[in-house]
Amino acid sequence: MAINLVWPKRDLRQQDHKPLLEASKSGHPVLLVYNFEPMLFEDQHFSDRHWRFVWQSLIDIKSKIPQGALHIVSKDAKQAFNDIHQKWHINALYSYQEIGLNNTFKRDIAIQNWCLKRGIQWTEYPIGAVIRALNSRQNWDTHWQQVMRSSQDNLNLSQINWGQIGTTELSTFLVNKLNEQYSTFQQGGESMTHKVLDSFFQQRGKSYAFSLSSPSLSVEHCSRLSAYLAWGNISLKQVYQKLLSYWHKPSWRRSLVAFSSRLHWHCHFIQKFESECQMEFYCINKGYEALPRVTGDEAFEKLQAWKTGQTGIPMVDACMRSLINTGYLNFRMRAMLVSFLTHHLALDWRLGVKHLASVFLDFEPGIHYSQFQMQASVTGINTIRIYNPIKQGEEKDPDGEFIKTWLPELNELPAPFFHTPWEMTPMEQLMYNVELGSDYPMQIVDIKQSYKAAQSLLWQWKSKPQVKIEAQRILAKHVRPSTS
DNA sequence: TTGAGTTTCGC
DNA sequence: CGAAACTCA
Repeated sequence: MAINLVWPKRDLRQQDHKPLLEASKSGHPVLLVYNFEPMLFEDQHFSDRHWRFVWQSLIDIKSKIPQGALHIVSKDAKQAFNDIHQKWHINALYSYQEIGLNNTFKRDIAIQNWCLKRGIQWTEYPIGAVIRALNSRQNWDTHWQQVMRSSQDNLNLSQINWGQIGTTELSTFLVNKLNEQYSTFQQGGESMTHKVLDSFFQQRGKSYAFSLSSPSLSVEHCSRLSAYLAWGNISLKQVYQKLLSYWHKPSWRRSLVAFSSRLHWHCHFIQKFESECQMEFYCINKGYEALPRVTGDEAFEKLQAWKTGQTGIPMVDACMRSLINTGYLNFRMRAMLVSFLTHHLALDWRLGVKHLASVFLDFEPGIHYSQFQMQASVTGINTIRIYNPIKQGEEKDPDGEFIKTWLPELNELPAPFFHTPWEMTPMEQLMYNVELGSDYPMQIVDIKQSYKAAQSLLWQWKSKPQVKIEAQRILAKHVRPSTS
């Protein structure tokens, strides 16, 4: 008996799932197949933190469907499909259109050819409001509203005619080990997703607008849905419709409006990447390929300091170390980390882009590359934003609570030294028992100088003819014709 | 979603 | 006179 294969890629939820719904309609038994590789980058293994999150999602699904309805493979999809096809014969394949990196794109082309040769129909459904091969944003907003307000693909997992032939070997030992090692990370899976979602709209989100730019407040008062969205534990439509159901909650107005605009951005940036996927490798504005950058040993050393949270600028280091330890950082501080890398350290954005991708638990290719390039100011269409990490620290962490949480070596320092330890005299270093260069690094750049240098270079570069011509092209393709 | 400098507002 | 708004890079 031929089976219908549902290959959800990164979309692991149990509701509002078009491929599952359609696959279950035709009468053939349905088999859910999940393969791990490739997920991140070709030169980087699927990281443990992401693996753990996905694993938890799979356990969640597994508990809701019959034994053998989920088939987990660790080798590449084509080989896995070959095996399945030989054993059970695949009637049709159902997926979402993944907006992913070049490696998953190449994988999908191989799968497409594989299907063609065997006469297997592969249907891929759009994710959210993202449109494949889109060249203009005319009417895109209307489309977004239509998609987000349309009814959800509700399905009842227990009513599906499941094929019961798959193999899932869930190693409890490994799961426990991973849980232990990453206890500070968010838990994956659909049950967790809905707990997090409900707590946001019932309580945590009330001060969203006020808290979102603070590295400490955001941990609780931001939605924390990004990882669940990235790994498909929930669809954007589900989140948006939940938001609408709370829309008139008294005294939540500001926060709900702010949250709503961020949900719009989500698809917008993924759409940008879909329409311009070379962004993974090149500046969207080619005029910036020749931008002078620090290279060689100096670049390597500065990059290492940035990656490990050892730059000697407390706010930068605290953000990086917090991110490495929890997989999460609020949007504003992420922007500051990128700004520091590309503006203050004057390093090529490509040197840091994979590092953040692999530590963000919520890594979403389209958002990541669009945001990284925008913050690196290599688009030519956005205003140049050079963050001052000292100022950000003074504003967002006036008491040094966040800094001291992640940089315990600065615990004894009073204001203003936990923001600017390099200003301590040798005597002060002695009295506070913090020796710069051994207990905590000396700052690797002078923020005032690097700010000035970046400022003059970037504004000058932005006015170059080649940058301007490219900017026109980008605006025409990615921005709504009616505005700007 | 920037920062620094300048101007205007409002008490 | 300080805070908010505005402007330019």
